[in-house]
Amino acid sequence: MTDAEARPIVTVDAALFTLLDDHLAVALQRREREPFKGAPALIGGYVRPDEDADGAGAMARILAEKAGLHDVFLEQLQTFSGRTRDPRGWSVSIVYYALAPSERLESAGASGLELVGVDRLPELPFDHARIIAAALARLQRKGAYSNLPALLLPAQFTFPELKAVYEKVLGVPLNDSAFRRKVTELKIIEPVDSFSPATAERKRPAQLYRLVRKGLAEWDRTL
Amino acid sequence: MTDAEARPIVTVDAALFTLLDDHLAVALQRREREPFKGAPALIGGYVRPDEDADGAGAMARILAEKAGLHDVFLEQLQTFSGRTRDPRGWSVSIVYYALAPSERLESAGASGLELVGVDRLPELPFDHARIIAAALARLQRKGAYSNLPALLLPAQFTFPELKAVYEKVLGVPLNDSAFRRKVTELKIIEPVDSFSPATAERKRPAQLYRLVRKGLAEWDRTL
DNA sequence: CGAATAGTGTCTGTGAGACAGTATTCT
DNA sequence: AGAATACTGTCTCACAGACACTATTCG
Repeated sequence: MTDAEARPIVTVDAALFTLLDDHLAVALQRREREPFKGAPALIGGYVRPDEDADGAGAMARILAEKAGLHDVFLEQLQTFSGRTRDPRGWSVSIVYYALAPSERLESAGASGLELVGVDRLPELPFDHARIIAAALARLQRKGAYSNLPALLLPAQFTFPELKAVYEKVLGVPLNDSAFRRKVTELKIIEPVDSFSPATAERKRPAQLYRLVRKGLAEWDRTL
Repeated sequence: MTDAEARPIVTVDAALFTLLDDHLAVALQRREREPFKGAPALIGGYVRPDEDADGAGAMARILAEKAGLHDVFLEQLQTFSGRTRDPRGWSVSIVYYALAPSERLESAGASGLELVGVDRLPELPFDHARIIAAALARLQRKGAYSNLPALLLPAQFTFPELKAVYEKVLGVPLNDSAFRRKVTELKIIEPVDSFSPATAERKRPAQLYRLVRKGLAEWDRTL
């Protein structure tokens, strides 16, 4: 056995979520190389020990290189490893989940990102279906007591939009006044000095808000 | 650069917790080899692609080989990776946390396990201090809505013992009757047909219980 | 003006904390 | 008997859900 065979392959993959016309979607990318060349899969790639400081650094580099994305919210999900998950051999994939408003991904459209609704997923290579399922479960669980769902929205949003994205992520309808009460008491958002215009969807203007904290915020109570 | 240098080192490590006379403790083991030979550290070792099916398999093998432990509760915590955490070079450590009643570890005492109270930890090599902190945080968070703390107890235990271990793990005093109510309603435990004898600690006998589910059980409400 | 959505106020029920009080067993 | 711990019952308060109600804007 050569030394190379004694060490597993190490990659990073991203379960990148966004909101595509009111539905939760994952960003997939057609694979440029074998194995599974041409098949849509999670955005991922090899860790480069000479370039990357750590796993999160590798993930950030790959998101930038392969999808033109910078500064998206990124958190480690879990590591998937084993002999059979990759035909190239024993492999380790450190998986991150990422959240971004769809606006951030449109410019990346040229990079060949395909946004696919989470209940319209195609057959996926490797264990990517399992990975997405695990990421969704995490998002759903942690979304109940954090601002994770709000990270799918643009910088400014209305109260009804916030409620809608929580309902999409958690998969349950929420009580309007209770949601308002809790969000207000927890000081998650703050009003900005403007209103959203009325649209076909929205029959009257609504107050615009922004997150008080840019990144992840967690609390004890559930929303 | 050789091929070996292009691939990170891949190891697994265990944050193995137990209850040592009413205090939460971590199992450490003196390192047999460089780096940090002789220093107490987490139980861990290289993944062996030829032997191990996956990361959890590697962790189970190492716990068996190095500490004589079989069938302890094991769950992946998080992966720590990077250029600087190991002097041997860019490394990946898939970290698991494990829970076992101290009885299970006594026989392993011959294997050179040292059980150290979590607030009496020595200086630790690598990023093992950070790892233990992360594992503790996970245990504390997840312990509030799962039977994790109960997995530190022997197969049979009394209600006051169950309450005590939850208090130790969560770090807060719990209301006695509320705890009883919730545990009963959630059907977490069931009585066995015997009583614990009175001891110096326990002035009168108490009903013995066992977990309804052997492994991890989670629920929505908090205890 | 009517329709539709944004936003507020109030009632009620559930469940958690507090704590008094009972039961049991040992010295 | 008295002390200590195991265990139970009850009161109260906070909070979440339900829902009625008001406000605002557009067509």
